[in-house]
Amino acid sequence: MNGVRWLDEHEQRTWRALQFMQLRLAGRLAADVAATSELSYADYLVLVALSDHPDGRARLFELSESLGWEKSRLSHQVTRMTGRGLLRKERCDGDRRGAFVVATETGREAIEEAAPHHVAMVRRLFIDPLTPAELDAITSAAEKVLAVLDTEAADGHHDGGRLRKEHPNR
Amino acid sequence: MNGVRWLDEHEQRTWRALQFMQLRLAGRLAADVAATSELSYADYLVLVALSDHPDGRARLFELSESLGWEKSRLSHQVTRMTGRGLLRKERCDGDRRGAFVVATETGREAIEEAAPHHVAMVRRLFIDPLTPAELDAITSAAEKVLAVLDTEAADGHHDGGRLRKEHPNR
DNA sequence: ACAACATCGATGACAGATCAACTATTCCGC
DNA sequence: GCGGAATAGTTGATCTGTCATCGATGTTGT
Repeated sequence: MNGVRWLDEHEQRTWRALQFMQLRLAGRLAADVAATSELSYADYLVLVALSDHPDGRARLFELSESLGWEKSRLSHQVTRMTGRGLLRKERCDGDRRGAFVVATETGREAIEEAAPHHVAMVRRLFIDPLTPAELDAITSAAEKVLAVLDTEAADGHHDGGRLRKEHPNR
Repeated sequence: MNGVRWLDEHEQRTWRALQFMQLRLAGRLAADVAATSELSYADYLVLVALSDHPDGRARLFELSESLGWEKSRLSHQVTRMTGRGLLRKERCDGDRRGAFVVATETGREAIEEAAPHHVAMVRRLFIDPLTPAELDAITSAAEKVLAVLDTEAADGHHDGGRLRKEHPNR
């Protein structure tokens, strides 16, 4: 037997449409944030994640979880944003390894200025064109996929016992 | 009036779940391709796009369209891949500006080795966990969003006549 | 035929992301 | 409490993506 179940045309169409939507939508939103504020999209996301936290303070590792970013990426990003006066680090009593991140006044102003336009954009490009049923389907689908990814991570991902290269492909 | 229609909880959940799914799914697939082949995910995508073309040859601008990448990105990527022996450029009679890209034997072997595993992964993480209704909803939703993005691009994007900064935020 | 303009692709400079250490601290078992 | 493991965060090297620009060719209008 061949063993590979390729995607049929219908499945391909779904997969590709999703990939393309994501690519173009993120690109558009990023360009838009950059064009209408002094923030990059990454800056924007960090500030939003921060403002979701009560007190507007958060540990770096918390942010990295809520953003889904690697700690190193976040660390570099925060360093840059601190340099540009958008964020401030505060030392963390009770865990001397750690640090809190807080938005500066400048940072808060920037996010408050950028957010309305961005939200309007998300609405116009994503929420409004879709039916409630489509939105619900997306929610449940996305949550299912995330659940699969999580259980895999827990198990230690069995890839079916297939080839495993340690290959440093650089 | 305030004028900003923020996302309600339900809408936020949808939007965030989608963003997170995309982030984690792409991350997982990329890591997987890198781990089981000598290809990066970008390499993989280029080779797939190429093999979708009859003859396995394509102009750079065609590839850049089917991938949704900027021409510059593709150019750099192709240069790197050429350097690693995965691709070859062929000169283009009939338009002396242009060039064709072809996969080398090495490139073809790499993609043929990587594809089955990748497809299995897409199935396991995305297609299989979802119901046909969910998949259909995603297809139609994605295509609607893409349609909006396209008509906007055609019109010249009216952002509602809002502030427009030329701000080079670097 | 020719000027004006558009398209193809490459390039170099730079911003951002990833990866692999590394330091400092905390947690845990005994 | 002590030693080893885990966790928080940083850092520097390297790779990738983006932006502006350029040279070369093609296309169009007159």
